[in-house]
Amino acid sequence: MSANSTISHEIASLLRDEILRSQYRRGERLPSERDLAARFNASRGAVREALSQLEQLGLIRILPGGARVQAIDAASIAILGPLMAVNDVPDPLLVDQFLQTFGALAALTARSAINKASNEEMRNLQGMVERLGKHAGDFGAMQTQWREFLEYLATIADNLVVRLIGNDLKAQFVEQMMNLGIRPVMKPATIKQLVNSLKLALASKDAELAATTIQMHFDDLRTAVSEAISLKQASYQKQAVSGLAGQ
Amino acid sequence: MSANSTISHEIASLLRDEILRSQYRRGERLPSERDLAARFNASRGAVREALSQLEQLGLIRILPGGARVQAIDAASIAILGPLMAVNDVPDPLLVDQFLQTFGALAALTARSAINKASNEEMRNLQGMVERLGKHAGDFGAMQTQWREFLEYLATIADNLVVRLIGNDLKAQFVEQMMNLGIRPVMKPATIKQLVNSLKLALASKDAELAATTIQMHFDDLRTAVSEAISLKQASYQKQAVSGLAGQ
DNA sequence: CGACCAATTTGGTCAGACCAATTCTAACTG
DNA sequence: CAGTTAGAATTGGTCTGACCAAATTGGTCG
Repeated sequence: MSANSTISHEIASLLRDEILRSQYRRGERLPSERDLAARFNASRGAVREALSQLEQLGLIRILPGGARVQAIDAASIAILGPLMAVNDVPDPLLVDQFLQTFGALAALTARSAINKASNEEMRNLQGMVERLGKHAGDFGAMQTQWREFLEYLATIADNLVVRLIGNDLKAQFVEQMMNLGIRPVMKPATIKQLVNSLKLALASKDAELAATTIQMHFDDLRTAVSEAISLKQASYQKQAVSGLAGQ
Repeated sequence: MSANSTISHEIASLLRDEILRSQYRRGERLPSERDLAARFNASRGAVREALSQLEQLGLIRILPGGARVQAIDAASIAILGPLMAVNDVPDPLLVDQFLQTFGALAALTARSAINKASNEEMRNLQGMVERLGKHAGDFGAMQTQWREFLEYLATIADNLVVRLIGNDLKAQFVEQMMNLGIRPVMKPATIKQLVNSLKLALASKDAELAATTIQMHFDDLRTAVSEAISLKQASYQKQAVSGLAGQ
């Protein structure tokens, strides 16, 4: 992911993970730049660049006397991705909070979008929902369509704040889930219901209904993802056990 | 704001503002590290650290051949604060989007919090709302109490994702508003209503009502802040005019 | 006009040095 | 023995100058 091939990025990545794995207590002093340079077999400059990045992430505070580790919950959202990836299976609670938050923002976006949408944009939206319904069976296609739909809503709503948050969250989350091979399974009936509800909301230009619908869809998604993670967890444990047995 | 006294931070800050002021077109190449070093009368190392930070903010992409400016809406939320501060008066639209988003997240927080709260926590919440009602007249005290209330809700809800976003948003926004001396004025009647609604929601443990109430309060706040900014805008223009006349 | 090659520029990295401020240590004092 | 304090060692901040590989650029040639 953050393998920008640069040494400084690699150092930053390693230190970041160590901090996220709580290998340093909060407030504790990080090893000195010189020590880190020695450890990573790099120059002090490279280490300083890495620390500079970690500071921007809010993970550490650099001040004369030493760099100190900050509390994780005082950092920037940009650490969420790495935080989910430190373990082999993402923390289900974290993922759940993620989807909950994403859902709330998506709902907000839908509300604004429908309130602001021009007639043409409304027609486009209806077309997209229509297509969404046709791909209800195929998960991959559905996923793509759905994302495009949300994306278009975001374009219409044109809320920079939400968009920036969305950038970070999407970059942190979706990619991570994909990498880990977690695929939520949703019942066709649920999807049908979603599509119908959206159609209705668009037809009557009911922003509130659209918001609630999307909110609900994300709630469904939460349980689906939760189950998918449990599965993954189980398979991973089995794998770990057989791995041990094999030795 | 980000005056960490370090040269590299200052350079980063200056370049950041220049980029936010769109002095570079998207995709355009930034001056080379050596040129920047010459311009800022600094060493290349300092410049590299600065660029490293800007890259973390998502404002630029550094790659062999040159550092290129990215689209603002592809950056991290951490740029919102600076983005509001580049002009003498913050962009009203941006502020509005900010509050809208913040409101949605606060509502989400309230919903979760009330659903999860223990009896003791509920009692504490009720006490806080009670006190909130008593300070309805004094803006400063009210503001503090209100913030504590939201903070406590966040503690109960215990959603790391929202908390991280909140960190960034608060750091970016509240401080900025304060610095610029923008004070929204809310009618006592509105506040009374807010408090009563909250009391009711807490008494009946109605998460949905609490969420809607907070959402509404933020909507009120939006109009109030909007007016406050208009005022500021007017006074600033007058000041600018008299400043010109004085020369 | 387009393809191709060489000179230049650019980022990535390193080594070694100096300063000011902090932190640590140990001697000193009441 | 506790508390203070002066000095030594450490730490971050910055600079200079150097080298490499990849990318950009500019000119040349077909």
